[in-house]
Amino acid sequence: MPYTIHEIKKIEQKWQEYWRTHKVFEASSDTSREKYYVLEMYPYPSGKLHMGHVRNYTIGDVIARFRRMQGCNVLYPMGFDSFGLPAENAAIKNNVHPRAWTDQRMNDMVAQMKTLGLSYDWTRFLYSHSEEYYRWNQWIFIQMFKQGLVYRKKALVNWDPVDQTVLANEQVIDGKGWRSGAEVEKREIDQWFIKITAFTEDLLADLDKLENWPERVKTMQRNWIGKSHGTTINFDVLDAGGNKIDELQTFTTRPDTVFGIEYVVLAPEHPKCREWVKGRDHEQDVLDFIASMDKESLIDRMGEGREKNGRPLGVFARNPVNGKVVPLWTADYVLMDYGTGAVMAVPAHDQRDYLFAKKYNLPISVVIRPEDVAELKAEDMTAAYVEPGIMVHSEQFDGIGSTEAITKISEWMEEQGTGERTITYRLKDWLISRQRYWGTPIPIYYDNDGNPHPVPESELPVKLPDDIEFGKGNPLQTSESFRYYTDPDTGKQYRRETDTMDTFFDSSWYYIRYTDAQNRNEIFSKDMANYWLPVDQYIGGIEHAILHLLYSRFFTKFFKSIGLVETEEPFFRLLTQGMVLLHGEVMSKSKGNVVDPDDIIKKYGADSMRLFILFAAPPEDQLEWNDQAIDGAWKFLGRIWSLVEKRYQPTDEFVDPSKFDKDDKDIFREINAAVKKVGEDIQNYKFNTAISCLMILMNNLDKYEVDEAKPHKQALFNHIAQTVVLLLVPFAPHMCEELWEKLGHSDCAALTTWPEFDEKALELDEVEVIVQVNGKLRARVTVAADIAEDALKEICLAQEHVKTFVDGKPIRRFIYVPGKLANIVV
RNA sequence: GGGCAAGUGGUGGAAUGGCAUACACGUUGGACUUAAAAUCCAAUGACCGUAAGGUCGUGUGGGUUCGACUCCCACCUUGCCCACCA
Repeated sequence: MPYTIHEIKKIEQKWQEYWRTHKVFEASSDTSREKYYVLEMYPYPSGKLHMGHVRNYTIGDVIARFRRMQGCNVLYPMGFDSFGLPAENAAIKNNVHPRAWTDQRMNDMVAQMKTLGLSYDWTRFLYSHSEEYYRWNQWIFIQMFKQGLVYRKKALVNWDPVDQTVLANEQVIDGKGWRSGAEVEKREIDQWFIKITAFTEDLLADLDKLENWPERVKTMQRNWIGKSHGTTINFDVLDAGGNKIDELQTFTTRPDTVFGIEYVVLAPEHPKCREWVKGRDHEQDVLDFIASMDKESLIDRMGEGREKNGRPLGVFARNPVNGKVVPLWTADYVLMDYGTGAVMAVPAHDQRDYLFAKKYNLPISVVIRPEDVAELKAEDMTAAYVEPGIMVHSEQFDGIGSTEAITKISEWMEEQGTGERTITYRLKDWLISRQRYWGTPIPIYYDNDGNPHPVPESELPVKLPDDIEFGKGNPLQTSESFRYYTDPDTGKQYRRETDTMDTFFDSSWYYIRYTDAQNRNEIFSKDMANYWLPVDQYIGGIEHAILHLLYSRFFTKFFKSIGLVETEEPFFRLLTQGMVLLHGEVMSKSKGNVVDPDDIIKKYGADSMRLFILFAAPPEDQLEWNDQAIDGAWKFLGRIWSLVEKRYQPTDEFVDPSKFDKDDKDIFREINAAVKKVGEDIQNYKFNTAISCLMILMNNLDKYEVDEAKPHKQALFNHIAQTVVLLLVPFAPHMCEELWEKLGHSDCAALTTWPEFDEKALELDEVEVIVQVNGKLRARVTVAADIAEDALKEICLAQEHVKTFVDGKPIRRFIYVPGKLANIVV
């Protein structure tokens, strides 16, 4: 049978069918076995698999197949993150139901996945929009509600005044609604928040325990949490006549600069702005300024280097450390949701304050000088001096270092009662309300006083209704059947919450549902969750490094806190795979540079595509797609195919090392070394070198000659061919099943035990030693592996070529790295 | 601005203190063929040399070391993430 694409297609279908009917990849619930849980981030049903998916899943499949052959009980499931905006947009555009649109795409993608030969346990298939899944979203929400971890708060949304609907950020294009083209407005509405900040310290501290996560992902999470140590300072607020009217707190990480405060500035959204200007001269001016801020999106307003704008409030603050009275301002560069929403401004030592002071002609006073400058003058400065230095004009703190002053001043302020050391985080609570249809309905109803109550758990799921209209405000509000909740006991009707949940909620716990995906009575059984968790190997794109992984970690910690799971962290080991590029650019539909996996499978089959993807680059690196290079993978598989077809002969002989000649020994050592290396490389994600090792072995096996007079050689050949086939199973599973069968086996290669290697067979009698003179290669000698250093030295010095370079000069040193290298220093 | 990652032949990459460029793609030459494809064999960093062989060579400059792609310092370039976070 020749190695043609026609044959390959038949073989791939044959074994996919075999695996399915023999339930080869179904995970066992036998908790006494050693488990291994491999998971890829479940995809959004976008319609078609792209090469990034193929790469992601191929990597996972190699790991799953490897662990299975090592004897582990492997859980390797797949599902879909199937709620979300695109389905709803498509519904509006094409007048189809989001469910129909989504189901169609899911089915198409599952069919594609099956052609890749991925070893998923399809009995655990799940998707977010099934009632059996999202009912547990609602259940979790209610548990959080009971624990006081959800609350309502006003928050700004993008409002399209023509379509009468809330827009997601990505639906706002140049400040206009994506469909109506109308100018988008900001509106404040009540929305649901989850108190992820209740777990901030755990989320931060436990990053240190994640030894098998990439450092950069942990760094990104740390930065996102953004812990900073500083001081909260209390100011009295005075009117123009010097009468105290209120108090204000600011947060700073630079208490060493407090003697340089020249003004205090509030975020425009700060409620005190409106309060304090009421009835004063500047009132209208300030209110207009605040209103202009609302129009601008936060993204437009923020950004380093942007010109800063502000207005004086006409009231003043008294600096508690020196009694100095400074003006209060509001400015666009201050953020309401960080610190206290108010900042003490020190133009001399903060670049933002410096630029602002220059623009509005505010004074600048220096309180820290560089160590090598006797006096730093404000008028000489062209930028703020932000480095550490020596304290000046700071009363009793003059002369000490500014770093030391941070501690000294904050201690002193605490004693005086004028300030307090505080810790501030960048991490904010998670806004989960979406004024959307295609998501999990928030299981809440409101009593006549407007107080929220959770829907009783027995009433779950709160199902998505079908009698909805799109493009007329929040879709769930258009549903007659949904809008009102009827109390099952009293028959009274109440208004339902019509917002749905952020889809990040769905993806924050799906990996636990897989452990017991068909459970209809509870979210999952604790036994199953505790057996399978944590996920041993999680694989996905770096784009999820922050939000998805942080939310998942939060859910796991929440589940632990209510006794549902024992693990503190969901993902033991994380691999972030690199992107697939074509001509140095990310493949995308808009650029028209997409390589369709279906086309590659048609031409080469799944095995060649998988092998190329794994061989072309290490998994974490970017991968440059190359239509030509895939020929190499095809050729390699073809050579193994014909090697087995042409040269495998059943024999009654055994592999007998006592009969080995040098060729036998060499190839036997090589196969043992390959078993060792391929196993190690797979565990270290070095699939490319694992494959190259198999290619080298294959090249040598091709040259290895059997001899009818020495029948043990055929036995050795058979042994090596079998081992190569097994080592290749994770990479090219279909062809290996076929070859395994050709090699006379009736069992399934995918469930065969991974080969073991013989440590003794790796030992060498003779080694080649590199001989250097002054670090430069001059000769190589073959010597006994256990040669003594003195004996080796003599051999080295006797080499003609070495003699020329030593040239009678005295030998200063002789360095011998056993079995590898000798260096003669003259 | 901050953080992280990377920089090696014509190309993807290998080597993480010890033979730089494994393996593969491509290219060139050869075998097979009426021919082509497929397949197989050989060559393939640059320069000098008929050859043996030599010199140079892993972004740039310095350092440590018997020995540096690898470690240290400074810089350049590219990519990614965060970014007016007080």
